[in-house]
Amino acid sequence: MAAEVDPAVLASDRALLGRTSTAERVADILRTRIAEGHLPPGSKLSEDSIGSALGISRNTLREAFRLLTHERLLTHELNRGVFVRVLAVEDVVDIYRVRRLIECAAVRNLGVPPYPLETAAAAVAEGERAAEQGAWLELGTANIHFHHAVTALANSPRTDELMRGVLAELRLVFHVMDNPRSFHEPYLARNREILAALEAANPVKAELLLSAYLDDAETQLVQTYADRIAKGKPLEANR
Amino acid sequence: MAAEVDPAVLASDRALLGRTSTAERVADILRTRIAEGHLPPGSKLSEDSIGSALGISRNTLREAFRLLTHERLLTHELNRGVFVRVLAVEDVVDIYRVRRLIECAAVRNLGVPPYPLETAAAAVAEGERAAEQGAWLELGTANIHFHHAVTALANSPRTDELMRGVLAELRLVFHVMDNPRSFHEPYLARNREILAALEAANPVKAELLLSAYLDDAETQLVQTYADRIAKGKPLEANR
DNA sequence: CTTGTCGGATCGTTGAACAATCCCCTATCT
DNA sequence: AGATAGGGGATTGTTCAACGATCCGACAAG
Repeated sequence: MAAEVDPAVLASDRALLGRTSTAERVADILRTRIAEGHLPPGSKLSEDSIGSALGISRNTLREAFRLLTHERLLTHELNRGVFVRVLAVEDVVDIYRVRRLIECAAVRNLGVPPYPLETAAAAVAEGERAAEQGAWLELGTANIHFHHAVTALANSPRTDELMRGVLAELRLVFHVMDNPRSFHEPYLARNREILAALEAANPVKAELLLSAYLDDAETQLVQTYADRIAKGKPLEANR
Repeated sequence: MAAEVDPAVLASDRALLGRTSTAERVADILRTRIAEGHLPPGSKLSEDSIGSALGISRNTLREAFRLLTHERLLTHELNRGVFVRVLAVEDVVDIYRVRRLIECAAVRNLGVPPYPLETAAAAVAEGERAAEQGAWLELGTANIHFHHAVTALANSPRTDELMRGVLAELRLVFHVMDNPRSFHEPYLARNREILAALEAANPVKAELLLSAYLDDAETQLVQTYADRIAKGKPLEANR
């Protein structure tokens, strides 16, 4: 009679799986703060002040900064320090080019239905709840979740990661903008339509809707962002 | 009469443009060594030995390692050190999934001809020269250059960078394989056909050729790599 | 064979130190 | 007024030493 393994032992092992270094945890913290807008684009992250605030040594902090540089959230300028990225208008254009290429290909390449749409549906519902409460930033987050879920239909860790980065960059753009309502509210209904087309197993229609969405969102954002950058707003903070 | 600028002054400015930190230069060196196969998959990069060999301090080296981790060339294992990545078979599958998605979308989305094909053509020519000399590794490099050029037709820095990473990972896979000739030679003619279709402004045909190429290359590589991993070959080195 | 212990190697982090670079402020010149 | 030069302080980039934590290999015992 073989002895049964106590599940409590495995739960303890689970905790070990999540061990991370201090540098990685600090990178997580900074990533979250940037995403939430607490560290606006253009902010300088001084080793001394961030290191003191977090109670870590400068070397550890530098490792964390190196981890974040690749994610395009920070720019590392030799001898000048590390800054939260300020995206150029050309960055916004490229973000939408990539989204169009990848999100549309993910939809086009869908095979035999039914498609796994639970995550996408949850994101639309999340957006509708946020809109009811007038929480426009949360609506923006939900929109981003929806589009990440669409990309995830491609079932590829590498494109998921690219899109995670691209959408994180897009959040930096939104943090610069006033009036989040106008950038997020109109797109909620369109996400609902895209989802409905996918649920109806009509990827051709979904792709058309998605492509039009991305075109319109890009046009709106690029126009407003270009105005915003011309006014020099994001360059004011900490620099 | 305006005074002419001394070109020697600009040459001096050029040197300033290339200023990089030691950590970044070390990351470059390691990236190149890995790509060239000098540090095979599974190799452990010990801080002590690499740091001594390159004459840099451990902290600087750790920063360089952090820069490379995101590129999927290294894996960083807490308290155990840093290793050159050993790809799993599922990685190879995902690499081809991404290539299919992005390379095919880049070709499909080509607009009005003529397309800028100089780089792609140069890569095919490079491959043909290498094949004439029986330089099969160089042929593999040229094939990679061709496919990167195809992706570059999408004109997006972000997809270029993704593909750069994906193709660098693929090189790790090829370093594990014996008989490079069989993995690169058959595909040279196919690159030539894809190029010809593009030159003939027939992206539909090019996409079909490309898709078939990727399917065949994947099937061959996955089959052989799975055998190879089962034999435990990449795990022998330095570990 | 499995398990336990120990010692050495290595990694992760800290802090101090120093040189190099940058930036800001002030003074001077045109 | 605007441009330039110089100086001082702040900050960054790198090195080094130290220490604690963790891992791994060797060896012993059952």
